[in-house]
Amino acid sequence: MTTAKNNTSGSAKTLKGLQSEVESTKRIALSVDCVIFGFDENKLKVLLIRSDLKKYHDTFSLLGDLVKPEEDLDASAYRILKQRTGLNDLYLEQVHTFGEVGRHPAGRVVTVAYCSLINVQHHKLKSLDNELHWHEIDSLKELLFDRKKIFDHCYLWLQKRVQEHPLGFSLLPNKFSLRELQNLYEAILDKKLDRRNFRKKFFSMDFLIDMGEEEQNVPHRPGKLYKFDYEKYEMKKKKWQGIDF
Amino acid sequence: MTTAKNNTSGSAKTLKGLQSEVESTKRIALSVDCVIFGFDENKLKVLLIRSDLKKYHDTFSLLGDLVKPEEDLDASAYRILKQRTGLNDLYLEQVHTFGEVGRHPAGRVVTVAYCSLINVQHHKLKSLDNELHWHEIDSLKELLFDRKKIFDHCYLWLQKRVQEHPLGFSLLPNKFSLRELQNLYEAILDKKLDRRNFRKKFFSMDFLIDMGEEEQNVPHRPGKLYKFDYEKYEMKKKKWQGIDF
DNA sequence: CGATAATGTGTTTAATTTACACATCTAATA
DNA sequence: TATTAGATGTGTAAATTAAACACATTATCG
Repeated sequence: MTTAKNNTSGSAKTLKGLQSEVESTKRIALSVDCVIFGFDENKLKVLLIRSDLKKYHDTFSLLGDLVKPEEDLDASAYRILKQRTGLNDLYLEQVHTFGEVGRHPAGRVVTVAYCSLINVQHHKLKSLDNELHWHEIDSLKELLFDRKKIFDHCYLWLQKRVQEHPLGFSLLPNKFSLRELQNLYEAILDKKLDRRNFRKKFFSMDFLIDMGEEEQNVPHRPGKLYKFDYEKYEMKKKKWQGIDF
Repeated sequence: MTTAKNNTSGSAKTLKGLQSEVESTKRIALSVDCVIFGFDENKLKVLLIRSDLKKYHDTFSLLGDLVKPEEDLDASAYRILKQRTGLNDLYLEQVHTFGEVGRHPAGRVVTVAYCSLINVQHHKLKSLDNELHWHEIDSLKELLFDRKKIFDHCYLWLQKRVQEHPLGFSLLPNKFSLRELQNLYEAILDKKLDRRNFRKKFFSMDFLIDMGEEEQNVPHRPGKLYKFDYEKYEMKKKKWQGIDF
C-alpha cells in the first residue's frame, strides 16, 4: 500500500471515525476579514479600524472576526458588516483565503477575505471615533500583520472585477450622474478615461435607466440621473469570451 | 459602547488574550480539495477517487485532506497533489473556499478548493486501480456531499481563466501542435473554434516558440511543434482592461 | 500513384475601440 | 439681464480587432 492510498488519511473508514478525526484536527482558527470599499469626495476609500491589541494600538486593520462554529462562512462576513455599518443590501463577495503558518502571531489563523462595496452616504458608520474610519486608498501605507497584503489582493481583485461585472454601482447613490460613474471608475482604475467614449460605452450596454431627473445643487449645468437596471442585466449579461493574455 | 465596538471580540485586549481566544475557538476543521484537470484523448478530465467512507463507497470524490496545523495552506494542496501524482512543476491555484455549516456530515469542515492542471502523459498515477481514475467531465453526474458543487465552480473558473491566462499549456506535452492546443481549448470551452482565426490569434500573441520539429506517428501530414514562451509572456503580458459586462 | 485527411496560409467584412471638437445648458456674477 | 464659467451632451473618422470564409500543400495509407 503506497502513500497514494490515503484520502482523508487512511483507507476504508467509517463516518464515525472521520468525525473523531475531524474533532482531533481542529487546530486551526478560521477568521473572516472584510475589505470594505467606499467612494466619497471622488476618492476610493477603505474602512479601517484601529487594532484593539494594546501592543498594536497605532496600527490599523481590516474589520474581521473569528468564524463561529455554527455560522456559515458567508454569514460570518455579513455579520461583521452588519455590526459595523448598519447594513442594507450590501454587495459582498469572497475573494481569497490566506493561510500561511506564520501570518498571525496569536497562533494558526486562516483568514478568508471578503470584499464589500458600500455607499458611504447611505451607511453612516455606527461609531465615528478614531476606532473606525474611512481611509483613502492612495495613502495606505501599513496595516496590521499581513492585512496590507490582503488589502492589495482585494484591490487588484476590485480593479479587475469592476470591469467585467457591475459592482461599482453599489458604491454610488441609487441615482447617479454619468460624471459620478466616470469619477468612480477613474478612482478605482487609477487612470483617466475619455468622457465621450465612457458615455458611449455605458449607453451602448443599455443597462442605464434614465430617471428623468437632474442633479441638484451643483454649481454648473446639472447632469441627468440614472439607475442601473439589474434585472435587465441579469437577462442579457454576456458570457465572457475571447482568448486574450 | 455600541456593538460596533468589537473587533475580534471585545476591545483593547492583549496578544496573550487573543491567543487564548484563538485557542478556544478552534472548532472548525479546515481541509483542502484539489480539482485536478487533465487532458487526454481530446477530452477534458478530472481526477477522482472513490470515497474511503464505507457508507459512500459507490460515490466518487475529489482529492482532499485536512490541513495540518503546521502546514501552509498552499503547501497542503501541494502535498495532496504530490501524494497522488508524483508531482513535477504543477500548476496550482486557489479558487474558492466553501464554508456552509451543513456541508459535511462529519462535522464543521471548511474546505478550500484548489485547481491544478496536469499533463496526463507526464504524471502517471501512482495507483491505477478503481480508487483513483481520470473521469471525463462530460459524464460527471454526482460526487460525494457538495463536491459536485465545488467541481462546477472550479470548471467555470477554468473556462474563464484559460481565456485570459496561459494555464492551458500545463495540460499539454512540452511540445505540442496547434491542433492539440485548439482541441484543448475546444474541450475546455465546450465549443468549436475557427481554426484559422485560432492560429492567427496565437501567432499574433507571439508567445509560441517554433521548435523546428514535427509531430511523429500521425496518420496524416504532421503539424509543427511549439513550446509556450513563459519568459516572454512574463515580460510582455498585458494588463487586463476594457469595461465590458 | 492516387486518394485521403489534415496542415498551412490571406483577404474581405464587420464590429469595436480610440482619438478628438464644438454647441448647449445652468448657475453664478457683474 | 447680460455675460461668463464650467460642466453636460453629442458625432465622426481612423485604427484596431474579430469574424467569416476557401484553397493549395504535404505526408500517410492502401
